[in-house]
Amino acid sequence: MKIATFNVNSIRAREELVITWLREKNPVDILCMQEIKCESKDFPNESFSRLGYEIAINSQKRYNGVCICSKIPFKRVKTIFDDLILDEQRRVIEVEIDDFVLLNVYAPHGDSDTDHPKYRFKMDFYDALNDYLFSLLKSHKKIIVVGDMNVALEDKDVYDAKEFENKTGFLESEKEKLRALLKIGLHDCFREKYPNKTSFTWWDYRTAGIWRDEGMRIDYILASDDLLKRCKEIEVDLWTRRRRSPTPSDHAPVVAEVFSS
DNA sequence: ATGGCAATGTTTCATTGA
Repeated sequence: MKIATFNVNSIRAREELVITWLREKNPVDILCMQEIKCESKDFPNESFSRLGYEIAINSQKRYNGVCICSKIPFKRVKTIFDDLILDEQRRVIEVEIDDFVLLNVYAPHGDSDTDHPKYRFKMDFYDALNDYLFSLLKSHKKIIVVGDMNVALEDKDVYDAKEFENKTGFLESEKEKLRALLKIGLHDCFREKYPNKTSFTWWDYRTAGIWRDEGMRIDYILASDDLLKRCKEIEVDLWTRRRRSPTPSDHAPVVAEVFSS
């Protein structure tokens, strides 16, 4: 069973590319997308259902929005978390599939200025997510959390650690928040599998960083102990990102091969 | 210290992204 996380930066702008990717390159079983940037009524349902996917969406107009498309039926879908911070914007969706719980997350972008409300919101969002996952792990042992976490953890997760000093997504306080998730029982599957590998998931449009591989690793597949053991392979798929037309997202999908129950 | 590109809708500019 293949699980993918992909910040598509608008599903309407990326529909053709994503569908072509699924049809011709990587027919993943579960596709978790972030920044779909449209209300559910504007989501291209047909294109995905035609390929055999069930669709679960938590989204809003213009910004944010997450969605899970799965060939394996949902046993449960959750879009409301009864948490002021987690529910403030449409950034989280949870489903139950097979024998595990899957969360798809679009963490806030934040700001390098620690006085900026966006910096505070990112910190608060991570704290709320941590609290939520901590309690979830008490009742459910098998959890996968995927998404655009908007934080690179180590120097090898950015193309130039010096350049990223004090930059959004590479602040020590941000790394601490993501590391906190790894302390409550989740694992960074890519890093556990490949302790020394550098593999980016995002490249700046503005500098055309993709062509020099100047990027960051900010998209993750996190798994609890049981699921980490079932993770057979994990990699960044550059197929969508290295074409010029149609315009690709600034992110590339991360794809994990996980053994089913 | 800043821009650069891309998408959205409040649309021919402001906002967001990382």
